[in-house]
Amino acid sequence: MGRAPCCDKATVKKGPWSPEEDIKLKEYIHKHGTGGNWIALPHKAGLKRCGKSCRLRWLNYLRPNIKHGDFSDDEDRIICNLFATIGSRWSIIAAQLPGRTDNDIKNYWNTKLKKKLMHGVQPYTTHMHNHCSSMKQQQLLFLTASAPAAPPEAACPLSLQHLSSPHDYSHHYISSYGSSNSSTSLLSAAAAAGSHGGLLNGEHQTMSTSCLDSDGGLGLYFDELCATVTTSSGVHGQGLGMESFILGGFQLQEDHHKAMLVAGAGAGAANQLNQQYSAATSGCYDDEAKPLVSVTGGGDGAGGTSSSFFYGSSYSNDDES
DNA sequence: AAGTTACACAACCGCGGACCT
DNA sequence: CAGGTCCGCGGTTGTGTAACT
Repeated sequence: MGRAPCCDKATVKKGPWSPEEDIKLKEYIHKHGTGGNWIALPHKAGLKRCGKSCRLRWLNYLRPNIKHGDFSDDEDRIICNLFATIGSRWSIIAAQLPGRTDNDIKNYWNTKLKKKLMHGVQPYTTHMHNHCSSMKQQQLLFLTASAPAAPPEAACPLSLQHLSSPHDYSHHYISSYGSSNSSTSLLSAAAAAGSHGGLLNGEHQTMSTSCLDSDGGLGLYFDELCATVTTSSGVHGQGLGMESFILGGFQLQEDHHKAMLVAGAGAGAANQLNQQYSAATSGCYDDEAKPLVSVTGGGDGAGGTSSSFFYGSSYSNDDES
């Protein structure tokens, strides 16, 4: 049994909107509103358009207070952070950027931002493939958390190397990468996440193996698709001898679209990071409006003078036999 | 100047979920 | 509870234009 078409495609006009059509639609909505029924609207407004097309035109172009044009650095940053946090949930990201539409942001991401961020992270791809060669790389996010005194070029919080649909993860991999001395605090943080079961109180506490590769990268593997972790905890880093904290929780939702990264912050930068990133993740809530993530970020544990990296990446091993 | 390519943006399509009957 | 309808979302395609050869 097929789905009934939303409109008669034979009589409906497609393609770019003319100024006359825009005026008709605008005037109708100003006078009558949408009436809660987009399907009936074009007929009432005298438009030979599909209701969905009208809705799209209104929401993305004609609606008041729509912002067009270049995105600011702040907007870039928010998009980067939210993409790292929730993936391609454009409507949620758009909700954090007044005047921007999901379509706008999606286009901006696909055409500009992604390319922009892809530059400069090539080495890490190699790094990842070296010790995870058997896994199919599904999504690789590079997140750069800038410490307060970090130089401007470190301020962009996210670089992205390889993105594809975040579906069908069967492994989630969280690793940390540090520049200069910050790496140790992040490694410690990640180690703490792996070694403290108390951090996770979800249905499945499935953090399994933590591993160190040859050049000191550390990864934590999640062998379960549906880990649900909603708490935020402070965990004192152990095992690597650093004063580090895990701030925030993460969630791998049932639909496993999300792999949230738990960030480690050096003791000296924890508060700043909390402030910096809480805004970036504020749009991420579960069905009961509980925050899914409170903090992501990484900082320089030794004084906040250098930038540091961490990245969360998700892999699928569905090509493994 | 004409043809080709690359890019940016607008619009379309199909699916999932909410809601209604 | 099942089926139908509509809305909203995200992925994809189409179109116009600038840049390049």
